[in-house]
Amino acid sequence: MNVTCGVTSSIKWIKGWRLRSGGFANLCDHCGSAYELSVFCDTFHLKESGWRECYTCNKRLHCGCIASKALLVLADNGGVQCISCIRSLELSIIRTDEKPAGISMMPTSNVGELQLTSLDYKMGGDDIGVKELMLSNMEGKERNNFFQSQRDDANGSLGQIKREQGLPLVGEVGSTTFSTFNEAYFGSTQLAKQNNHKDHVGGKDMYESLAQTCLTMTLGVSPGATSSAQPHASSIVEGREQSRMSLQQGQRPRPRTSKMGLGTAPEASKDNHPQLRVARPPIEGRGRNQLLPSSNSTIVPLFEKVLSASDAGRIGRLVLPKACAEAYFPPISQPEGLALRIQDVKGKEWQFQFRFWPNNNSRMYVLEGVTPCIHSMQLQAGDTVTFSRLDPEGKLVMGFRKSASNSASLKDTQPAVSNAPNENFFSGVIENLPRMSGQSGLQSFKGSTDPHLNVLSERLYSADGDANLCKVEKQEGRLNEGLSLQPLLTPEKKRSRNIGSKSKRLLIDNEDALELKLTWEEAHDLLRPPPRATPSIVKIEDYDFEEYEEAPIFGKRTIFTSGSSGGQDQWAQCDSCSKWRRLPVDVFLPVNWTCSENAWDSQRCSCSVPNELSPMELENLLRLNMDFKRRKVASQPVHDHEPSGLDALATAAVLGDNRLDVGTSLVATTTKHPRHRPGCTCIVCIQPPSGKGPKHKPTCTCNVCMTVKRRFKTLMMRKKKRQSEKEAEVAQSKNQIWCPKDEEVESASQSAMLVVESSENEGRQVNMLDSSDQTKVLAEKTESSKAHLDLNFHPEREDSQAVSARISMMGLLQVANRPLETYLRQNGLSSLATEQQASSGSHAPPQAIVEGEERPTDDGYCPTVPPQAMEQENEQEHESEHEHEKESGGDMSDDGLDKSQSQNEPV
DNA sequence: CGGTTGCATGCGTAG
DNA sequence: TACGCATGCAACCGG
Repeated sequence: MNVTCGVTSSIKWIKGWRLRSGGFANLCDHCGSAYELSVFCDTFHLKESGWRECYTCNKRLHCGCIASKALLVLADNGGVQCISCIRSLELSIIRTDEKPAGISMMPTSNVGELQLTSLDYKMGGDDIGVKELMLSNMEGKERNNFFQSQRDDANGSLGQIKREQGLPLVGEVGSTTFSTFNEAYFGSTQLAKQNNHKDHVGGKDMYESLAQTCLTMTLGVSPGATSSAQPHASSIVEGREQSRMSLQQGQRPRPRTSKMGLGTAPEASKDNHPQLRVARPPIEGRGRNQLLPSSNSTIVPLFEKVLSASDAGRIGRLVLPKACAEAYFPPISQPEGLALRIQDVKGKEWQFQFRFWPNNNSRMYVLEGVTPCIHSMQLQAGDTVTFSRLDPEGKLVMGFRKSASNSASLKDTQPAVSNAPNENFFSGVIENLPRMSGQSGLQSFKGSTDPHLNVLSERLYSADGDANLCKVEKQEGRLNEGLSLQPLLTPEKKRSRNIGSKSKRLLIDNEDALELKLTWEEAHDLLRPPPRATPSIVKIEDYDFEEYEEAPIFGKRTIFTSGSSGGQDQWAQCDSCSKWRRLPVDVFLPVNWTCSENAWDSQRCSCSVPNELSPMELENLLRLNMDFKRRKVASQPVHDHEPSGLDALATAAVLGDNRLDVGTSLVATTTKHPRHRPGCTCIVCIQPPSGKGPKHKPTCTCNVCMTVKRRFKTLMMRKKKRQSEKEAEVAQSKNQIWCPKDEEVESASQSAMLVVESSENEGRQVNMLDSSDQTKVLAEKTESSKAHLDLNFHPEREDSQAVSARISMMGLLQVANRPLETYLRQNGLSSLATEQQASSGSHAPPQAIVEGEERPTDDGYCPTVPPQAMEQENEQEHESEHEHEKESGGDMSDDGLDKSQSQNEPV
């Protein structure tokens, strides 16, 4: 019994959902980042198995400059430019604006669009510099408008849709958020419609309170300005004053509010000086919006708190960072506070009392009644609880993260495969988002004050901690392209001082990151097409693609297996009795599922019925599944630079929902429209926005479809040509001693085998190639890249892009076929090869092919990029290419899932 | 008497 | 020096 990817449909199941409501919901198969393609990006990147191409990690796109992937920005014209190019362009635009107006007011949305989208979703930490520059040109209301715009933008396609429609910007988000807030409900917005009012009194209060707060605090902003927007906005302003800090709680933003006089009632202060008690979004709390895969919602990481002994104690009081409490929780004027409903990662809603104690002249905010929740999560002192908000619902979500030690012990005690993968999902998602958004990470270990993490950190960095600074400085050198990063760097240095301090803030080290990555993978596995959603089948050439109009939803994680007979099964674990039940492969299960709902096996529709599998078989199943996933994950490079969750969050927060990076990357971004301008004729722009244009039918002859078809046709022709060449070669080789003449096939084979082997030998595969091999591989990949189907390419850069070797459907198909193909060829020639080997030691390619059959091929395409490699600064372009190629391996790694699909299914 | 609640104290950090 | 936060501790409450 082999564990499979579960894709059995003859129609490729596309893990991409086209949202009529606006854009796409998707997870990047490359890096796992959740990303959203706004309505403007109503295009799809056809790859072997569907449309997906993460703008975040698509390293292949580059403008020719020496730029790491983190510095790439989708350009207006549909191509990609490096950040320096974009920046210079933006700055010139900004500076030529003699009379700056709020961005939202700008007559041409281009500018705003340019600034917002690029800055918000593509740039790294250095864009804070750009932002500041922009801010410096704006005053008061304009800034607010800017922030409003920004927030609007951050809200995803919604804002963009409205902007595009020419509706007033200011207040839109507020009204939108307001209207949806009360309908808050965890999960899909559909579900949000249920019990909304009665179940979310707290949320309602919160929102209203927030709204009030914002009304009083915002300067010149329309009353409709959303509460959620304002804190962020203000935080950005303050972010200028407050150097960027770690996003951990405790890295206090030092609001420096006006000191409240003794005897001054907080309420009075608030009333008289709203800003005194106004939500001050701690810069650390604001993470970029993240798309919640289950719906069109986005997860907005707010803040997190490392549990102190007191917090985790029996008292049941969780001390909240003041700034966070004031920023993200409803303002409270009475010490009694109010009840807050917060949903945990399991979906259970908890009600806490959010209140404060007068403390000196300040307040001390606490959440009371957290003991049950803490216990439910099995949290201890040192663990971290995270608070996030689901937008647009506005629902508060509480996640958690175990400390390294706790998680380690947890791992030891938990089954390899949990039947409740969603248990950690949100925590995983929330924590992963920032991490994944960052590829390089000068923050990975820096600032970690967690004893456990520091140990590792100290191992990896010089004992004196200079490594951090050096790294930062290096970053500075690379990024300081006309913009001072000092504001960013200083905090880094400061943060390093936190190490060893009393702070218990945690950062995620690589180990955690890997673990979280697994969690993310699990999360990915949970995605299912909406049960009642009928996909429209888009047939392009001979390939069928499912197009969904609704966001994916969470389904119960199941395990797919393929028996020796070829039949496939799906196994699901009962949430009640934990028994595993066999189900048809095409069955979709809700997150919570029990035996009683097993309508497919009348004999096992009760928890009382024993497991169908013997303990041994079950163990084997779980083990295989775990192995399967591990291999899949392992095949993805884990960049040691990836900012740890907290740091990344911090960065994201500091940079205003948008940037993370510091030149580093960043991360998990909710990709926005790549700033195409009116008149742009790129494939992105010519396609009507989601939900607005006619649906593409197989017979559709619109430009987009025609372009797609044309390109696809070209690809298919190339594929056929190659196939015929291969066939010819195989035929020839059967008649002759194998001595490949076709360099391409040769290299392809090597490449495939290399990849396969690399997955088997994680971490050392790259080194296994000698330079010539690498050259071949590169050449091969480049070759296949020429056939890629890229719907977002820059027409003028087609050539360069082709060279940039983007993964193509063709390439994927080819590569996917290679292991088996090579295997067969090898087998067919084994005797010959043996003979030849005996005499000349020949080409017999290294083993490993067999592995290709059993293991998901995706493993094979992800040569792990050594951390060192990722740290290369000032890499030359050709080096970049190498990186890109390596990345391409990574890119393909996930597609391996699809490749395995293609091996399992007739497509 | 044990648990809860509210406040006070002291330490660490940032300005 | 101001501030935030962890925690101590006394007052209060209820069984």
